[in-house]
Amino acid sequence: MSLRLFDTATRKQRDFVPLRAGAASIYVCGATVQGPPHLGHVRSGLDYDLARRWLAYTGLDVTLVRNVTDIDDKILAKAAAHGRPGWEWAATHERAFTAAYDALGCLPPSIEPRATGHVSQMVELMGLLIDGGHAYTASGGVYFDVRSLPEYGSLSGQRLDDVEQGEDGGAGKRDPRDFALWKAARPGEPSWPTPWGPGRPGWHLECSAMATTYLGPEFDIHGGGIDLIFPHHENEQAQSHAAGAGFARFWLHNAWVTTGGEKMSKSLGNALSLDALLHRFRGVELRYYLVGPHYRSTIEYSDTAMRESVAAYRRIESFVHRVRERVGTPEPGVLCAEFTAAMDDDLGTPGALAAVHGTVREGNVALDAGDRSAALGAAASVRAMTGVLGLDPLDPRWLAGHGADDAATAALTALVEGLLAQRQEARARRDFAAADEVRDRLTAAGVSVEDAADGPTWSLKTVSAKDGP
RNA sequence: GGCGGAGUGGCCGAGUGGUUUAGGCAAGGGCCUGCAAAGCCCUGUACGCGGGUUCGAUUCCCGCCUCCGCCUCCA
Repeated sequence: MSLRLFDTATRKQRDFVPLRAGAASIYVCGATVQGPPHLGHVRSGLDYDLARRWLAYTGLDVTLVRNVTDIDDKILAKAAAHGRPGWEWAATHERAFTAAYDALGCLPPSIEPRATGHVSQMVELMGLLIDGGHAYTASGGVYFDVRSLPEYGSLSGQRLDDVEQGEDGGAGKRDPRDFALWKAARPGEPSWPTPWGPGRPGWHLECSAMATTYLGPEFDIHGGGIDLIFPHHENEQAQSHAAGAGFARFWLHNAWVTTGGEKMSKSLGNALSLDALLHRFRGVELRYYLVGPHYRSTIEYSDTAMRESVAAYRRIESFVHRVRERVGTPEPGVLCAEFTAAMDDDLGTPGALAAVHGTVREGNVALDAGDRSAALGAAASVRAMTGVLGLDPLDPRWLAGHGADDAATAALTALVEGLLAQRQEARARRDFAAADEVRDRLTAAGVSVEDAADGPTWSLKTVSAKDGP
């Protein structure tokens, strides 16, 4: 039993065998930092974070490269429209993306190379392509000659003759579908010198140069959103293969988050700003929502579904917290076989989550039966499984509101527990009206109380619980 | 025009040629509780339409309808 991944290039699942024993290398197309991140952007980061975590769990030393495209027509245009320098615009939004990935619990990549920092490698790659007869200069730019590479189109399944048209610009292109490796310098825009004239990099060239710089000419996995298959990934592969690099052995593509049946995009004005969502839901709840469906399934965002995810996650979370309070803190234990099998099947997070819920149920049964060791074992397993998914309720990053230890929190905790003690006294003398009044007030204040056999426990209803549509 | 994805029970969302259920949420009934909450148990007889193959198809084949994505920047 081992990991199988769906490879876009071959359109089927294949056994994942790493290029180098004991290690795995992943390159993911990160964002063009032209604006603030939305839920769809973060889904992409999250899906490869999941792949990375699972590969690491199976014992591989994973190198994850996620680039930042910080030089691009749109960045320059938007910066200019706001009267700001392009580099400042890019840096500002790069920070926003970093914060967004972090808020959803994505581990930092091994490295986040910026396009502007890798121009020398791009120039070197262009030199190879020109020398090899795969690229040529025209109108101050450098273009890739798609006709020079018979395999062009193989990744996306396109036949060159059926491709509608290529990108604009570049008088003197040999074929309209030839794409720019390098764009001629324009007044007022940043440029770098090259043997073929000053200018700036084309989008596709950047990724080829950065991927091979950090992962070598051949590496295990290249990922990105499905929209990147053509032309971006097709072009990346073409450049790299033409330059003699083996490049990616697996191509993974994540599906969209849509709203109103349409892909999110700024031009449609339907993008779900991550910042706004984080005011309504905890990061871990958003993460659960995104982990629920398979990474190759489109997610049609709805508040209803989002709230269902919140409820589902709380079921897991409350089980783990109950065990911690009544039995003791569980340390991450073993994964159940169903979970492992699901993850090995092309990162089948829906099945993995089903395994988690099954274990939660078993643990709840054990807890009800007073079987402390079975409950602890189930919680340990749940921690291990949710840990792989980045959803461990006891991970310090998700623990806020569940026993943080600063002085203010300690004082509030003492306050709540004092009120609960009063309520217990009232219950002891069977003054249920007084007891219920205390509970009602706590409930109104956002504190939910549960009576267990060995005494009451309480927890905070955090922001999303009280948030309406 | 070319390439690709999708239509599953009230909702989200997996999956498979057939005795038996994905999982969650919501709903109804029950247990537990002083009452709740949480938890546990039970219930609901779903697979876009029309053909075909088959002993048997939601699951394979053909056709059709609808929706979506890519072919220009895009996670």
